[in-house]
Amino acid sequence: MSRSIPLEIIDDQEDGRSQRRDAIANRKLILRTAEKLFAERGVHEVNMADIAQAAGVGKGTLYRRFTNKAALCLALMDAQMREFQNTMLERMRTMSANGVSRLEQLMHFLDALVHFTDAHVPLLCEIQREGMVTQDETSLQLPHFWQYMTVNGLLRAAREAGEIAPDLDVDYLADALLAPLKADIFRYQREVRGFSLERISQGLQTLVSGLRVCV
Amino acid sequence: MSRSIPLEIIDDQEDGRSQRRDAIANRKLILRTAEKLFAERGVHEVNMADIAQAAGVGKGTLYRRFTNKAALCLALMDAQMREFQNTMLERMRTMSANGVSRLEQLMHFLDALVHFTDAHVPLLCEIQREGMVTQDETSLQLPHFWQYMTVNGLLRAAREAGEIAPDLDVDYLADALLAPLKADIFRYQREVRGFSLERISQGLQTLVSGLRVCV
DNA sequence: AATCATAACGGACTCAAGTCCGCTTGTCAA
DNA sequence: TTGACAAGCGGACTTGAGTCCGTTATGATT
Repeated sequence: MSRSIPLEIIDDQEDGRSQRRDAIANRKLILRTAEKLFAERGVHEVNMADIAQAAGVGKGTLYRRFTNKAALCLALMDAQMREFQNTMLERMRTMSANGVSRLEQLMHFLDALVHFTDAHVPLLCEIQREGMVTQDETSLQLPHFWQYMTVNGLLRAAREAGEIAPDLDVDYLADALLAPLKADIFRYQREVRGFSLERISQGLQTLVSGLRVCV
Repeated sequence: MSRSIPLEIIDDQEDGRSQRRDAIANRKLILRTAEKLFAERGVHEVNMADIAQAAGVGKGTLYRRFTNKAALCLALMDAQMREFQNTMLERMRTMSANGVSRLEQLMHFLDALVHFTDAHVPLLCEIQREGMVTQDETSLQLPHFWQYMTVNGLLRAAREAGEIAPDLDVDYLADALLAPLKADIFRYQREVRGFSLERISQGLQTLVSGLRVCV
């Protein structure tokens, strides 16, 4: 697999060193506190003032550590996010080695992403709240960017391998396939429409299958 | 065309009669004022207080006429929305009469929707701001609901006509095909990715084509 | 025309996100 | 050890959405 995905999620300021001890301590304290409150009352029901107070810290401090609620939520998912990425990269490497087609890899990726999204809807909703265009905070885009690059890369590879027609608009299709996985749409499908994970995954597979060259 | 789409967008309180003169007058006044301010400064840059003040009306009045900014924006699009719906229904009737396939009708509908969406992105962003689940205000869902029913209906008809495989999950696919047309995603594709309307439309056609039964 | 129930009005108020800025403290170099 | 200063801290403040409620206007009834 020649395609390289050089993206790492860069957390707020994670130089490691050059951070003052109290800053690092507060960061962890805030994360732990937020995690606890979110678990108790739900992400949406907890506001920033609550978190600051529960952590015994000023609002200014809270906002110095995390630009906004979205950034805080992203930081809370960081570990699992990295793990997901690494697992996926690993699996795709294995699949490639075993001659699994690119489209099948894509389907596998989307299926995994469906489960990952489901497991983190509340946080993801908060992270994506402000929409994609307004969001200046570049790091908030990174998760989506990584997903996009992955799907895009797999489609490109599929195209080169002749699995899909050579004139397909890979750049657009990657976006379109990921659109139903945006947190609020996904949540709507789950909660209002009552779709199961399998059903959603299956539906996405259908769309991917449709790209396959008709033999 | 046997499928019926009984939905009409019900505006805030549009019984017509049984509305006090001052209420009606204020409603129009507010709409005109908002339209003007939005045109001058952009939807996002104008806040509710601005509108109330410019209209020479209290905030309470503003909120009595329109539940929130989203409802106000929806009301501003109402006429064009209805026109779009009617035009579409009309065209689809014509196409059906001329033996145009359901999938082709669907493609036509999506193409038109792409242009419609593009023409109204700022208002649509505001309308869809709160996400789909939180949104209690049922009427705000109506536009999306109508679009969903249309796509869903066309897919069903296509399935019955044997244009697509009989086991496809029409309910899910309708949602998935509309997902990239949600205002914020659409706006991202247009403004950040720089996709042209033709390109987006083309991409959606590709996805629809993929559903077609391989002969 | 006067009465009155009811809807409409206005603006002060609440609530949450995010900013500002004067004070404090950890770090590093002398 | 000390002292300067960048970084961190806290909480008052700003901003905008949306609510509440006492006052006022409308129009149906008599």
